[in-house]
Amino acid sequence: MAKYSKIPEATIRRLSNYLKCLGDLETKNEKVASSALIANICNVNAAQVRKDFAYFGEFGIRGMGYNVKELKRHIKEILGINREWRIAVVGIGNMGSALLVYKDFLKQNYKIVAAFDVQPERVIGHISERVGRPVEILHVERLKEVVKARNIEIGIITTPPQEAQKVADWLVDANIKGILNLSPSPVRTPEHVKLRNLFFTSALDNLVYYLSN
Amino acid sequence: MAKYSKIPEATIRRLSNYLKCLGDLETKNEKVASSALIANICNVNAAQVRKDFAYFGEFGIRGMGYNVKELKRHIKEILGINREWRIAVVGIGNMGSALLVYKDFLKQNYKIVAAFDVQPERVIGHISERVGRPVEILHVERLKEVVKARNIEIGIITTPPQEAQKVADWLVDANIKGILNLSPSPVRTPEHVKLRNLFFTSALDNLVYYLSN
DNA sequence: GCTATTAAGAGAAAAAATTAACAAGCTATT
DNA sequence: AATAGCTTGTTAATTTTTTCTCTTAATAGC
Repeated sequence: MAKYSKIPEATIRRLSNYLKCLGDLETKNEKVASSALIANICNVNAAQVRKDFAYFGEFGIRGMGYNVKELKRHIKEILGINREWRIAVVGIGNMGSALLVYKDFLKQNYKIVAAFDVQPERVIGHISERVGRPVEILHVERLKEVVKARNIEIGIITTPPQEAQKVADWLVDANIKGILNLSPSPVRTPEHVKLRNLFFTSALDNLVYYLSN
Repeated sequence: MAKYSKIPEATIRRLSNYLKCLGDLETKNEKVASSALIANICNVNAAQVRKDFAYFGEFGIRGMGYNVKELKRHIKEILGINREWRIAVVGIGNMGSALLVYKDFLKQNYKIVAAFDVQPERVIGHISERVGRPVEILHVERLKEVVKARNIEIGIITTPPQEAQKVADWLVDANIKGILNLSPSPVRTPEHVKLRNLFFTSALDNLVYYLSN
């Protein structure tokens, strides 16, 4: 690992993608996969795949390929998702509710251990209607207290846009380590709190650009 | 525009981001913005901002900066969102419901004109409870017919993962032009149907990597 | 056990993207 | 009308990322 000083951001994005594809391969009971196969599934170059892995170690067997299960484990370790990450969701509208019952999180060791809203009582019927309430909805004024008590490291913002920055500030104040903002309004955090904004419209913008050009 | 033969994919991603930030500036009633200001807000280099725009034309005034409104218009035109894009959402669970009432789409000229589910009757109460039903939920067997009748160009998949590929195939069969897959399972489409997979866990994976390293 | 085949890993080369530097152009002021 | 002060657009330099080529290692068949 001392061999490489800096790992491309794009490599990290691809690792996450490889992981998903390997999950699919595992489902299909494939034991080994060559870089060429992975490349094909993920729409990248085979040399790219090998190089991406090479940043972190030697995970393959020459002449054979990569052991799917083992490679998954390695990637999870690289990404840091080989342990549980405790998450709070703030803003339990439709989007927040969707996350609370989102099974895929668990596969990746993400666990939603708290949910907040300005009107907890409003929410209850809404969620439980279809899936049962997976976690109690708390009033957002308890945010700081509960983040600490439950060792929460990541906050997901699913409020309306006009509340997003305020909630981000609260999360920062609660000593959260990272924030994923799913509201359509970009938020800012101080240097020490990692942030990802994920906008649906951006994904559509991108799609539409390539549809138009 | 003949000056540049190929535009970086990253530039397109950033354009979408600039657009969001410009929207914010507009809200704050800022009339002009320098590349340095935009760069600061979007966490990129000022030269990058200017270069990104330069691929497509000269939108600024030397000594002054960029007119916010005008620049927004230009970017929208570049991305192809200066006209209405008609969208179908397939799978009206929590996530699908969230999209149906997602106000931000309209700002970007995205209009959801159809919604499909395997059990339309199951859905009705679920959505209308909080926002009123914005669009009738149809049985998914009517997909092809309705996509054609309503001139739908984009499909968004919000089904459970095990249905995602099947729905993608249906959308392709219905002559859809582009697909945004929000289900956690990657899908594939033929060359001529543009595809974007958007995974929540990938955003978290990325966040967690930088939290861990 | 040897050989042919396959596929990873390493390093070099090529391509692409970002950043820096600067000339050109606009505005305001005197 | 000339000049000073900014900020863009552009070219050049640098850095980063991707791709190619070649070497090495493992496996399977004979």
